[in-house]
Order: sequence, then C-alpha cells, then structure tokens
Amino acid sequence: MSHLGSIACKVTNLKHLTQLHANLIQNSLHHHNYWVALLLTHCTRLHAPLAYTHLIFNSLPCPDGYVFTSMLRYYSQLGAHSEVVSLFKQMQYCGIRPAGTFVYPVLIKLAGEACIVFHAQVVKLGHFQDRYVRNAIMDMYAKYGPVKFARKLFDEMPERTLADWNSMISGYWKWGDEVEARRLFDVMPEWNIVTWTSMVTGYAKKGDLESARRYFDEMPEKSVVSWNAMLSGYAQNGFAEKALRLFDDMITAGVQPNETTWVTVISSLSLHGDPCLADSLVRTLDQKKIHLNCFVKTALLDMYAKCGNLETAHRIFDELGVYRNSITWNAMISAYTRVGDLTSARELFDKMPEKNVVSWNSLIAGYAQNGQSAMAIELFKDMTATKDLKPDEVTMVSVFSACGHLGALKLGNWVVNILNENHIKLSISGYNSLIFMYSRCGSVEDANRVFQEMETRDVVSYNTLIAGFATHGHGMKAIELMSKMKGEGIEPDRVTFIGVLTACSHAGLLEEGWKVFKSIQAPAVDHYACMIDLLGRVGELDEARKLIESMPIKPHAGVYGSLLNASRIHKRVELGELAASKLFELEPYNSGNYILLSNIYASAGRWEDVERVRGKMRKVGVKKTTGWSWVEYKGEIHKFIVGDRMHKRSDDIYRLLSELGRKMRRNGYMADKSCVLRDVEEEEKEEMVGTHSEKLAICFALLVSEVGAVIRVVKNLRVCWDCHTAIKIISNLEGREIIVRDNNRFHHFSNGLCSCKDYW
DNA sequence: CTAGGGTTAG
Repeated sequence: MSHLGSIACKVTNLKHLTQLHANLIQNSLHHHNYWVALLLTHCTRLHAPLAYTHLIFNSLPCPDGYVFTSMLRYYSQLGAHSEVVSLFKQMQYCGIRPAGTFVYPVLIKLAGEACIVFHAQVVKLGHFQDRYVRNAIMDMYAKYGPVKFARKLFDEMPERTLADWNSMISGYWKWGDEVEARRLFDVMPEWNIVTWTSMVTGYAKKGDLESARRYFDEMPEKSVVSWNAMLSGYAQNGFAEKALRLFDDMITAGVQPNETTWVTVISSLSLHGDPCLADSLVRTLDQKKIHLNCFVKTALLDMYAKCGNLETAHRIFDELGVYRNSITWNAMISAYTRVGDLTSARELFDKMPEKNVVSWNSLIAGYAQNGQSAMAIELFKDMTATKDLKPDEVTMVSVFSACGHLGALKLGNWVVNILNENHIKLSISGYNSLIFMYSRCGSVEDANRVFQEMETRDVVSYNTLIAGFATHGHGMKAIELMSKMKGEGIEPDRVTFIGVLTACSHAGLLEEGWKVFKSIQAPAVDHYACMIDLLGRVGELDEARKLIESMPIKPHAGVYGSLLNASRIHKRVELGELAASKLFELEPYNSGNYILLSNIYASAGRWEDVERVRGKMRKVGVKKTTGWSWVEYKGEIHKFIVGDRMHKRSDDIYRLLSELGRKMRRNGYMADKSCVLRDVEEEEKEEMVGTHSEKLAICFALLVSEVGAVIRVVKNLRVCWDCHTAIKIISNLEGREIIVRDNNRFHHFSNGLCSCKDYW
C-alpha cells in the first residue's frame, strides 16, 4: 500500500496515471472507492480523455459520494452541463445523499441561469451554514449575475472570509464595475496574493495596463499566477514585446513558469510568424521537459499555422484527438482561412461539434477577407437563424466590411438593425467599419454622421472617411478633414496622405495636392504614384514624367500605371508606350496594362498597333481579368459577368438591351468602332465574349427597379470607356440617375453626363 | 474542499 501512496503523489502526467491505474488493478484495488476517487481527481487535473475517465468510473460496482463528487468535478471542468445534471440525478437515484460541502460548489458553478433554484435547494437542505457552500453560491451570483444578489448575500453574512471578499471583487471586475471593485479593495481588512492578482487582472482586462502594473509592482509577494496575470494582460492588449520582456524578468526572479505561462508566451511569439523562432521555442520546451497540455498544444498549433506550417499545425490537431476543444477547432479553421483555403475551413466548420461565436466569426471573416463578400453575408444570415447564438462586434465588423465591398446599402441597413436589436456596443474599430460600409455604399452623408457621433476617433476613423471623400470626389472635404485631425492631435500617417492625394486627384485639385505632397516628410512610393496620377489627370504629363525621374526611390508599377492611365486620358501615345514598356517588365501578367495601351492606340486610330498589343497578350499568355458587376435587389446580390447568360432574367435583359440599342440609333447615336454598342468581339474567342457586365447589371436594374429610382451598380474593375459612354446615353434616354462604383471611385450619371472628368 | 492566471475571430 505504501508504495502505491508514493506513486499516487508523483502523478504529474497521463503516463504516471495509467501506471498507477495498472498498479491498482494488479493489487485488485480498482474496485476501491478511495483509490478510484483519487484516480478521477487526477483525471480532472490532467485533462484526461473522456473515454479513459469513463472506463475508470464504470469499473466501480458501487461508487460512493466521494467518487460521484470526483466525477462531477471532472464533468464540471469539461463544461459538460447535461452530464453533471444526469449524474446528479443518478446519484439521488442511488440514494446517495449529496454531501453539500462537495457537491454544491461543483453544481452551482455550472448552473448559471438555474442558480436561484439551486440556491433555494441548498437553503432547504440546510447547507447554507457551511461557509464553502455559501461562498460558492455568492461566487456564482458574482460570476453569472445578478451581481446585486451576490452583494446582498455578502452584506448579510455573519462573518466574511477572505475568499468572500475576493469573490466579490472579481465579481465586480467581471461586470466592469471598477469603482466598486476598488472601493472593496480599499476597505477590506487584509489582502492576499489572490486579492492583488484579481486587481491586476481587472485592470488588465479593462486595458488599463499602467494601473495593472502598479498593483503588480506593489504586491508584497507574487505567485506564478500573478506573473501569468500580468503576462496575459500585456499579451491580450497586443503588447507582445512587453509580455516577452516580463517573461524574462520572471525567469530572472527565479519563478518557475508553468503551462499557463508557456501558453501566453507562445501566443505572444506567434505574432512574429517566424518559423525559426517557433522551432527554437519547441526545442526549449522539449529540453525543459515541459508537459504539453491541450492549452499549450493549441497555442503551438496556432503558432505553426501563423508561421505558415500548416502540416505541423494539422498534425497537432490530429494528435490532440479527444483533447480538442472549440478553441482548437477555431484555431485550425482560421489557419485555413488565413491562407485562403476556404473549402477546408468550411469542411472543418461543418464537422465541428459545438460551434461558438468565434467559429462563425472566423469563417465569416475568412470569406470577407478573401473576396467572397456575398458568401460572408450568406453565412451571417445562417448565423442569425441559429437561435442560441448572438453575433457580436467582431461579427459585425466583418459583415459591415462585406456589405461595403458589395456596395449593398439595403443589406447594410438590415445589419445595422440587427446590431441595434442585439444591443451590440461598438468600439472604435466597429464604428470605423460602419464608416467604411456607408462610404462604399455611396452614402457618404451617413458615413459622416457616424463619424460625428463617435466619442473618440483614431487615425483609422479619419483615414476611412477621407478615403470615402476621395471615392466620391470631394477633394476639399478630404483636405479639411486632415487639418481637423491635426487639430485634434492625431498625426496623419501614410494612409491618410494616400487618401487626401487621391481625393485631390479625383477632384482635380492640383495646387492643393502639391501642397499636401510637399508636406510629407519622406514620401513613400505610393505617395509618388498618387501625385503622378494627379499631375497626369490634370494634363501635366511632362511634369509627371519629371517627377518620376527625380524620385529618390525605385518606382513601382503603381507609378507607371498612373502615367499610363494619364496618357490614355490625354491621348499621349509615346508617353503611354514608355509607361507600358516599364509595366510589361514589372508586371507582365497584368492584363489591364495591355488593355490601356491598346485603348490609347485605338483612340489614335492606330488599329495595327491595337492588333499588335493583342497579339503580344496572346503570346505572353495573359488572360483578360474577369470583371464582375453586381446589383443589390431585395437583399440578394445579382452578379453579372461579360456575356452573362446564367442569370434567370437573362432573356429579358437581352431583349431590353436590343431595345435600348434601337432607341439609341433612333435618337441619332452612332455605333462606331470605338463606342456605344461595341461589345467584346469574336476576335477574343478564347475569352469571354459578349456584352459587358455593367451594361447587363444596369439592364437588370432597369427591369426590376421602380420607375425613377436611382440605379446602383458596383464593378470590381475600372468601368471600361465604351461602357461609360453607353451609360451616359442610357441615363439620358431613360431619364434615370445611375451610380456606378468602380474599384476606386463613384461615377454619378444623370442627364447624359458623368461626375468624373477623365473619360471621353 | 471556497477566491486569482491560459489558447481562437475583426
């Protein structure tokens, strides 16, 4: 017996546990309640697999109260609520009287919403005299609410232990009541490590790291838990470097890191995405013979995934087997979405047993970030149909972004309704995504309204609205907003200047643009590209060329792209050729450059050169990028591609198209080679042939929309110039306002005119 | 036996 006792003391991992188990079987002690209860306790501590724990529990012919209690604890740790309840029933069925001291704390922690019932039952059974039980109930109210009930019990207690004070304090932190938490801390008779640590965690969760650090430094003594609290405070608030430095301090202070410490350290390191660092970390863990529990393994999985090593990540995922929890699944799902493998991500998501908000958010964000906005919104619709799950701010950020990309204002407003219905509070980044959505949906007024409503704004808020002004061609407003942000003490960054210069460019504000450009300390390549775009659009092409020649840094494709586009606007063949030759070196597979150059030749009537460029395209093997256009109608996105025949209203659309063609000719519009009715010709056989997508989308909108309503179309590329002319005519003939959003700006057509100046 | 620390999504 005594040797078993010494083995039992040394159970620090699952291998030891199975050894002890084997020893018990050898000594025929595996039907002994005492030993089984001990084994089950170890199972809880070591997060043993469910099947193994069941095996131990089921081997007992008649478990007693202690064995049941151990099993309850195991389930409670897993969060297996229904199992706890059924085990509790089984216990009562077996006639085992619940030992309040042991059973109730376990049950109560799981009960959550059912807490009042348990509270009553405990009082009825007379367990309320027990201070552990009393603390457990109070702690339950403190954690799950209403926190007022906890306070009532706390105030009515005949005597209060330190644990009661501590429960109450962490309860207040949990509900965000910093004032009350601090007040209690200040008036309580004595403090221990737990008290101090709760204060550190409380402030850290609030994001007030200075206060957290102050309490941490003032603590008379620290445990690993205290260090871990401070570490995760830094890590959770995005200060990975500070966390790692604190970890060094911890080692210097001679504190042994435990598994929890490593979890935080690994997650801080994984932000670097450095494979070498990952390998050396794993070696360190191996050298120190650190036991890897499921938390550490999940953190490692995530780290490998972020370093681009998906094979190892997946291996860990497989190895974890029954140890997998929802976080493991989520980490694996986002590992796939990060590399754009949405099929695998979706597969995992569908297989996942218990999905939570993060699972949905990961996949929705995955779709949104990989250009599948419509899918993101579909998934969000599925999510809202799931009753026991509420979207949160993170969900909204992705969905707003998706609506913005689609330019789907009605959908966006529907999402805003859901936001209000669920009383979701938005942080700065939430508001920023809302600003983005409204400005990309064409409602820069709403974007501005949201911006004005914000209590605090960051540089992204300003940048987003400035970019919104830029796409709408409001140059002066963008410049004014930049002055305003300076006035409020927020320094413009690289992105701000890109926004303002783009705005100047779209509004033709040469002088103001120059001023802004000259105010940039060390302009980046992108700023040069914007400035060259501005010079080019207003016709200062030689100035633009001079600016390129004077650049202290190597120009990139954007710079020559601006020059090429300007050459197209102002029909400068030789300059266009120069820009194009650079571009064919820099990005030979970008079809847009070939198209622009051939358009320049076409506008000069140099058809042989047009043919030559097309020949070059074929030779290099460049395929024309497929452009999509879409229209929002009744909460659905209707998407069109060149020559689309897939849409269910296709026949009607083409009928309308030819009707429009006849109408144009009757009104004297000529269909010449460079304009109006020209569609992609047979010559581009291998590619998509037919009517351009924006024309199809507009026709669809004409069919379904109410008379006189504004038509809104989004295209994911530049509106091609012949379509641009055609849309002007359509707006005139049909008396309709048509708004087309490009990949970089809004075109506002009415009465045969367009708001932009750079198309013929 | 009660109270403090952990991994995932924007």
